[in-house]
Amino acid sequence: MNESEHKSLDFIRQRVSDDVANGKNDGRVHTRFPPEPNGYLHIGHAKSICLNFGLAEEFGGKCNLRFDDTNPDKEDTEFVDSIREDIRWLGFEWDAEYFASDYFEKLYQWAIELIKRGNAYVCDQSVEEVREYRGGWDKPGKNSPHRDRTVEENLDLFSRMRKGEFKDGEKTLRAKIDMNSDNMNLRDPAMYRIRHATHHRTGDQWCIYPNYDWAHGQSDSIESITHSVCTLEFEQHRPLYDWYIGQLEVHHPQQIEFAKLVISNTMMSKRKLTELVAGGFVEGWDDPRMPTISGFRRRGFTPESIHSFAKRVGITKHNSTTDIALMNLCIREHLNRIASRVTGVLDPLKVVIENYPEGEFEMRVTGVNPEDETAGTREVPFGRELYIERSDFMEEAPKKFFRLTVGGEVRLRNAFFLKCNEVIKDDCGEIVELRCTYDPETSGGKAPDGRKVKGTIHWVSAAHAIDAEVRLYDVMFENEDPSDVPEGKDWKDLINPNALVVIQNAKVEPLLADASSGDSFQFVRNGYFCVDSKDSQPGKLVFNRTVTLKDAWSKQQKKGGSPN
RNA sequence: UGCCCGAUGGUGUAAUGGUAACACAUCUGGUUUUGGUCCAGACAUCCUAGGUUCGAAUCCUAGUCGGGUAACCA
Repeated sequence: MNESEHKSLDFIRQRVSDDVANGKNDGRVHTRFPPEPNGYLHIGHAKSICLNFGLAEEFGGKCNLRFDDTNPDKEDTEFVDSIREDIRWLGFEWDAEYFASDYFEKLYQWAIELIKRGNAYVCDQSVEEVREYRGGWDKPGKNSPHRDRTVEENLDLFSRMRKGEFKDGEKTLRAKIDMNSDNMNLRDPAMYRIRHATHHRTGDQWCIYPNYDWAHGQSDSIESITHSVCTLEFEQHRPLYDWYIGQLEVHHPQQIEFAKLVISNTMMSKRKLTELVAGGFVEGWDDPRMPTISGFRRRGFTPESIHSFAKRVGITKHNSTTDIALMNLCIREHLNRIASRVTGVLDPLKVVIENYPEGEFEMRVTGVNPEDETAGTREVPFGRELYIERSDFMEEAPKKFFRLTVGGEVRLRNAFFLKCNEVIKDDCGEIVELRCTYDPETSGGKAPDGRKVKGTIHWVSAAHAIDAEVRLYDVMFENEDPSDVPEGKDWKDLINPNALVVIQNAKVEPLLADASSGDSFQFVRNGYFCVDSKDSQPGKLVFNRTVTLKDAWSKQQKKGGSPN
C-alpha cells in the first residue's frame, strides 16, 4: 500500500497500515474470510468479503477462505459450494482454502496441553447446572464441583469423550479461567461438547466438537493470520480469543471488530432467511427478493455494483442502517454505463396508425446506449400497429401529463410524431385500442414546421413484438426496520406482498429473442431488466426487473395525490 | 443490575487539536428524442454540560441516548 495515496482510511485499514509501518508480523498482512457453511452468503457477508480480500489486495497480503464448520448439525456441502461460487462471482480468489475441521486433531492435542497445564477440565454439569453456576452480571459465579479434577482424571475422561463413551451433553471440556469475571465469556467457557452426529466432512470420525471460541483463534493462528476481522458482537470474545492463544504461546493474530451491515427494508438474519426458504415464502436462496449474493446475482446486480456499495457504506464501529436507495444507486450507476437500451412494453395498449399503409414496415436505426458511443446501433421495425405503455395514455390528463392524450401529440421514440384521434373501448369501458395518425414529416423526431412535443414514449411493433414474462421486484419489507414487529404480529406478516409482481403478457422488441441468461438491458423508460438465469428459455423469455429508473413523474404523482 | 462498545445533516461516511468535506435522499432550476443520464443550486455549528487549549467534532470529566453481552450456536 502506498501510504498517503488514500486521503482517509477507515479505522481497520488505519490499524493495519500502522502495523505494517511498525513492522509487526514482519510487515505481513494475512486475513481470512471465515463463513460457517450453514446458509448462503448475503450482502452483509459481501461487506466482510470486500474488507478482508480488499485488505489483502491493498497491502500486498493474502486472504484465506476458511469454512468455520464446527457444528455438524447445521452445516452442509451445498453451502460450501455456494459460498465458493459467490466469492468468485464477486471477483475474489482466496490464497488458500481451509476448514476448521482440518484442525480437529490439532485442536484436540492443544486441548490436552491445556489439561496438562491445569487450565482445562472435564465437567459433568448439565446445561441447566452450568447456567445456574455461571451466575449473572450482578451475581458472581460458583465453581463447578468438577473443576478440581486431577490432570490424570481429566486426561482419561477427555480421551473417553473422544472415544464415544458418553452421550450427548453428558460432559464438556471447559477452560479453567475465572467464575467471577465481569466478562461472562471468561466464566469457564466450554471448549468441547459431545455431539454424536455426522459431520459433512469428517463423517463419524468425531463425536466431540470444538466450540467457536476454541476453534476460531487457533485456526487463525495456524494459518498465520495477522488480522482477524469480525463483527461487533464478538467484541467480548476477544479476551477469550487472546487468553487461549496466550496459553498456547503460539502466533497471535489481532482480532478487530467492525459493525455489521444493516440495510433498510431488508432482513439480514441468517436464521430468518433460512426460515423464508424452508417455509416456501421465497423460491429459494437465490430468489431475487432475497438479500443473498445469489439473490442479487439473479436479480441482475453486478459484482461491480456490490463493490461500489461496500465501499460507500464504509467501515465503522457503530451500528447504522444504510438506506436501500444506496444499493439501487450503485446498480443503476453501473448498468447505465453498460446496459443496452431496448424496448419492453410492460402493460401493452394497441395503437393503430390509420395513415400508415397496411402490411408495410420500415426499420428504424437507433443507438444502443447513449452513454457509450462504442455500443453501436440497432434496428427496430416500425409499422401500422404498435403497442405502447398503457400508462402513457390518459383520456383526461392533468396539465403536467406530457404523454399521449386524445387530440394530443407525442413523439414515438426514434420514430415519428403521433396524434391520438379516437379511443376504442370494450363493453366494460376498458380502453382496448387507440386510433391514431402519424406525421411522416417528423421522421427525425423533429417537425419541419418547428412545433414541439413535450413527451417521448416508447413503442414496439405489434407484428414483430415478442411475448415475455416480466417479474417486477420490489423491497421485501415495506417497513424500514422489519425487525421492529408490532405487538401480536409475526415478522413474516411484514413481508411486502408486492415484492414480486408477475406480468405475463409483456411485449419486447424482436432483438431480445437472442438474449441469453443473465444479460442485462435497460428497458427504456422502465428500468433495468435481466434475463432470468433459471426460468428463461428461447421462445419463452423471462425477465427480472433489477431496479427501476428514477421516476420523477411517478414521484410527483404520489406527492400530489391523484393525477388531476 | 454488571461489563464492553458507540454517538457528525433525513441517511451513510470524512475531517487523525486549526475553524465541518463527500455521497445518497429531498427540494429548485437548466440540458435532453428515456419525466433516465448529465449540469447548477439549496439543505448540519458535530448528543448535553463542564473542563484543558491561542484554538476542540477531535483531548479530559460527568451525564444522556443507542447497541452488544449470561448457547454444550457461530
